[in-house]
Formats: sequence, structure tokens, C-alpha cells
Amino acid sequence: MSEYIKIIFPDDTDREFAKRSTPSDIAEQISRKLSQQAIVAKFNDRMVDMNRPLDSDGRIVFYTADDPEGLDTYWHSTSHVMAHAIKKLFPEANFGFGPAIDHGFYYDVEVGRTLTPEDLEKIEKVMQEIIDSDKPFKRRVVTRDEAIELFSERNEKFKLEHIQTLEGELSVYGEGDFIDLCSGPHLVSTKQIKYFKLLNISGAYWKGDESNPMLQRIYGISFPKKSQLDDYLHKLEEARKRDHRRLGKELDLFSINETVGAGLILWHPNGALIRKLIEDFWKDEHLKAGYELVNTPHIARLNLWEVSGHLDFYSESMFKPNEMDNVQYQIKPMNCPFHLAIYKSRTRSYRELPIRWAELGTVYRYERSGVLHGLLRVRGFTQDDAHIFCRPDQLEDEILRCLNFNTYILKTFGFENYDVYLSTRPDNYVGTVENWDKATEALKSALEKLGLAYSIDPGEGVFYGPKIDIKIKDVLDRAWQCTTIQVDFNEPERFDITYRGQDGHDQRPIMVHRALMGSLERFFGVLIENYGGAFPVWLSPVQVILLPITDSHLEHAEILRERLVDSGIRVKLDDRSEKIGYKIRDAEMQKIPYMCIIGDKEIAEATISVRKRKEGDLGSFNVQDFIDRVTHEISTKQIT
RNA sequence: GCCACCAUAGCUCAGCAGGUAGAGCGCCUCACUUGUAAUGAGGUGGCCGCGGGUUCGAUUCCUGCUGGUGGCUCCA
Repeated sequence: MSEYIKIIFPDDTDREFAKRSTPSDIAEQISRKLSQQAIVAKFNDRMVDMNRPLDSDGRIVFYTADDPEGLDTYWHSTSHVMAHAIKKLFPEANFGFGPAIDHGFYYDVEVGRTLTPEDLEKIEKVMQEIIDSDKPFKRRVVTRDEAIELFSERNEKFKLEHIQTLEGELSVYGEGDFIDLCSGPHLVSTKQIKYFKLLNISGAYWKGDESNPMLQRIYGISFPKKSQLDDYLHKLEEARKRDHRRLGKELDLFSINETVGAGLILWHPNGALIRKLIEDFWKDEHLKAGYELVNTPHIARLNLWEVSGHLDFYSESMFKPNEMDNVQYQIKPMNCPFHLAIYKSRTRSYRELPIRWAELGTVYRYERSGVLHGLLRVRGFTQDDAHIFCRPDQLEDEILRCLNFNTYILKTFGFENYDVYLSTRPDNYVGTVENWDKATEALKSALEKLGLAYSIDPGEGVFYGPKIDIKIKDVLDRAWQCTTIQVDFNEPERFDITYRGQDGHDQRPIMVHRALMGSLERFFGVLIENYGGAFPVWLSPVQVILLPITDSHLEHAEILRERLVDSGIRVKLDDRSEKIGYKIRDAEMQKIPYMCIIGDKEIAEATISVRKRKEGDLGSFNVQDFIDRVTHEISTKQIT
């Protein structure tokens, strides 16, 4: 047996090290910086602790706190320290799962009573003591029996339950007198955790199952540098400032009224104007893109939903039907059955396909009370819906068109980064495997032709067909689910829609459901957060506000106002007897893009002083030049 | 729906160990006539979310409901 092992580095160079060298040893011999910064390593595609002795040749990659892998370990170790602290304060505590997540970590725990924010402070204090005591994280491989004995002693009922479901090698990690079932990897010592904060407490079902007991979930975050923690907390604060519910109030865009009902949106004039602009744009572009617009009722006989199959699958999410003249009527949760009914209104020829019908269709769905959230999750909303009926040979091309069209529409609102998901056949499905495979291939092929990177959500398709979901990324890099493109084998079947083929026989068309913005409510919410309420000029309810210095300039300002109105600009005149600083502050807070100051100087020179929202004074403008500038920004839908 | 928390003026929030309430902003009036993010003074404004209970007395304590917040579950 060799005394040495050969380690290959990411740049394909290799070096020999003494057998049972640890990643720490290896990093130390490469560079001091690396040994200080590396948190965890990957050895032959397995994540390993920095102090894990290596016995064989292999490839190694080091990760620091700048890598997702490094942070993942950092956060996971912090969650162990948190659990340790909780155990010290609540010896009876029972632990569920405690993983690292996208931003930070959590641990699910049962402690016998409700935790309060004061408890979090106490836990933080004990965590700091554990960190300061510089306890090494120790890994130990255990047999199943040992593990069961270990956690029986500790009365860890959830861990014991979890052990039953685990296969293969079991390991535990301990630091100090705390021990936890865990596959790792971990930091070398608690001391490596520098800056952390516990953020909030909430409920979470054990193993995410509604029928299981609810544990208390504590969320937290940690970083090696104070600046990182500060940045993170600052970002949370930024997100809070952009909260569409807050801005909706401040900018008088929309409201939700208890008496009207939860999850039902009242669009105020400012919001309704923005909605009109979005709708106009949407309709115009759809007509240009080869869609036709249709309109359908808000309710229909219950029978329609029996035919569509929604009653079987989704009645829990539907409002209860209404009975009139012995007929049951259902408020619509979807638009598609109506479009199918239009399709069926006469025979269709293969020459007509593809048929693309679009509708801003308002639907109502019963969402459970706990999930409602501002504009983002509501009970009544308007889908920017369309249904495409096409021949099988047209499917891929139609998907391609949808994707391209979607990119164009979203780009207009400033969204250019996406996460794309392809959801494949679930266990519970209708149609033939062959059709599913063909449709999935068509979706895949379209994505690949466009060079769109996507990930596959296996088995996450809807029961009636595979789908593409697109999450748009906003300026804070948060992802929002909006676009969905779904192939449907079910409804054409259920409604028995056909087209007369070239051969004279009736064929079954394929149906594609698609929504680009998702719903106007949700999209509006995302827009508000993305722009932080500072809408681009083309979407701003008020585009220009005129601010006369004193009352004596009012008359001139009124003439200017009319001139701007005639140019198609949405303009307001602040005619209050206030100081100019006050009027500017007010306009800034209303996030009006342009402020025009009018005083003696401007009247004498026939100019206006222009101030741009957030940027400040732009100087003196010839009135026509200013009008040209603004109308150009509007017509080109400029983003900033 | 579940766990926890919350609900006081249009908004943000204070207060009450149980004796029917207060600030700032807003709004209105007046004065000021103002030059790039808050002029001053005065005034207006509240069934303390809704119902029930305990109590001599409830905005305050208990309870049900409604609505909201953070998550969980769900999201055709």
C-alpha cells in the first residue's frame, strides 16, 4: 500500500500528499489564503469536512464562503449551533429537520411552549457562548442500532422516526455535548461562525405533512464577515420598502377591504390607469402576434365544469355554485371551457389551425385563507389567458412562438432574466404516454432552439399535460412565477373538439394554455416591487407635475399644463400655496418622473426648469424639447 | 386550513396593572408668496375590527368570529 495519495485539482494539475491528509492539510500546502478561507471541500464528487482524512486518490475542489456550497455548509453548521443552544435552554426540546436553505437556515423544533422574540435573543446569546468556546465539529459513522440507541437516550422522537427512513451509512455530528443525526459536511469548529442573526419564528408541519404535528421553525442567517450580514439585513430592509402592499397604500394604487372580502382587489384610479396601459399594450401586441381576442361570461352552468373535468379535480378550489330557476351556475375558476365552447360553435378545418384566442379573463378561485398575500395571491384575478388549438405537427412551432412572444412582452417591462422549468409527466395523468413524450419533446426542443437554459421538474406537470413555467427575476434578483405554457390532452378529448383533416377525416387538435403575466393582479404586484413604485414614464399615472414657485406663476403654469395635455402627456399642476421645497418633496414621494419648476426666470425665458425623480435638477429646457423628450420616452416605453 | 403573532384617527404608532384615549404626518382654515426633498399658527378627525362573557364598569382580561402578518400545506 502506498503511503501517498494523488490529489487532482480543478485545473487538472496533481500532487501527492501523505495518506490520511485532510483537505485542510492539502489547502495549507497550496496557499495560506486558501487554507484560511476554505470552508468545505468536494472530494470525488462528495462533499467532505475539511478535517476528514482522505485515503484514496481523487479530485478535490475547495469552497469558501463566497461559493454557494461553502455558504451552505456555513449555514448548516450554524443551524446545529442554534439547535445546541435551544437544547441548553430547553432540555426537553425535540428536533425535526434543520437544513441550510437558499438564504440562511432553519431548524424545526418542539419545545413544549410557544417561542417568543425574547427567546430568540436568549438563544442568540447561548449560541454566541457556544461559538466562543471553539468546539470542534466531530463526525462519527454509526450503525443503525447505535443511532437508535443514541437518539432513544436523548428522547429524540423525530430523529428516531427519520432514522427508519434512512438507508446506507449513518453519521452523527457533535460539537461539545450536543449531537445530531447528520450527513454533513460541517465546519471544523464553531468558532468559524462569526456573524449571525435569528430572524423569525413560524410553524411548520413535521416532514411538511399537514396530518403531522406542527413544529416551530426558527429561521436564521450567518456570515463570516460583518459586512455580509449587514448587506443581507439591508437587503431585507430594501425589500420591505418595496413591499407592494406598502407602496400600494402610499401611492394610492389599490386596496383590499375587509367588508368587500379577503383576496379581492379594489383598483384605485392610479392602479386602474396602470392596468389600462398594460391591458392596451397586451391586446395590441396579441393582435399583432396573430391572436384573436375573445370575451366570455363570468359564470356558466355547472354542467360546463362537469364536462371540463374541473368539478372532479378542483371543486375544492371553486366557489360554491348558485341556483337560479333550478339551474346551477358556477362562477368561473378558468377561462378555457368557454374557449372550447367557441371552438365547438362550428366545424373547423385543418386550414384554420392554429387558432389563437386570447382573453383577459377574470376568474375566481377559493384560496385557503392562510395563503392570501396582497396582490400576489388572491381569490379574484384576471388572467392574461390564451388558448392555442393546433395540429400535432404545429405544436413545437407554437411553443416557440409563445416563448418568443413572452420574452418580448416581459422585456418591455424590464424583465430579462428568467428561471425556466420544464415539468414532466406526473404519476397521475391522462392521455397516452406516447402523446406525453411527444409533447414533452416539443417543449424541450423549443427551449433548446431558443438556447434557453432550463431545469426539469420531474413529475411536476399538470395531470393533463407537460408545461413550461418561467419565473422572472426582479432587480433584487428575486424570482416570481408568472409565465406558464401548458400542453393539454385532456380537454380537447372531454369536449370532443375536432377539425376536418386534409384527408376528410376528423382529427383531434392539441390545446395549449398559456398565460404570460400570469394574472394582472400578480403581475402588477411584481411590477410595483420591481420598480419600487417608481414606474417608468409610460406607466406612471402622473408623468409630469408642474410646480409654480408662487401663485403669481399659476396662470402661466396653466397654459403650459394645457400644452402638455395636448401632447398626450399625463400632467398635474400643484397649485397649492406652498414652498417649492415642499412641493418637490411631495412629488418625489409620489414618485412622479418629471417635475417642472416655473418661476419668473422661466416665464421670462420661455423655458422650464426640469427635475427628474431621484436624480434631481436637469437644468433649463425649451418647452418643446422637453415635450419631445417625454413623448419619446413614452412611445418607446423606456424603462428608466 | 394549520402554528404563532397582530388589529387604537386616512397613515405610522404611543397609551390603558380595568375608570370610554394621545403624538407625528395627512386633511381643513388662516397667515406667509416662497427657487430644487417638510413655513408657521389654529382646527378637524376615533363604537380602540365585530359579537359574546367576566366585572359596578372592558379599548384593556377571557372567548368566538372577521381581517392582516410570518411561515407550513396548497396553488388547475
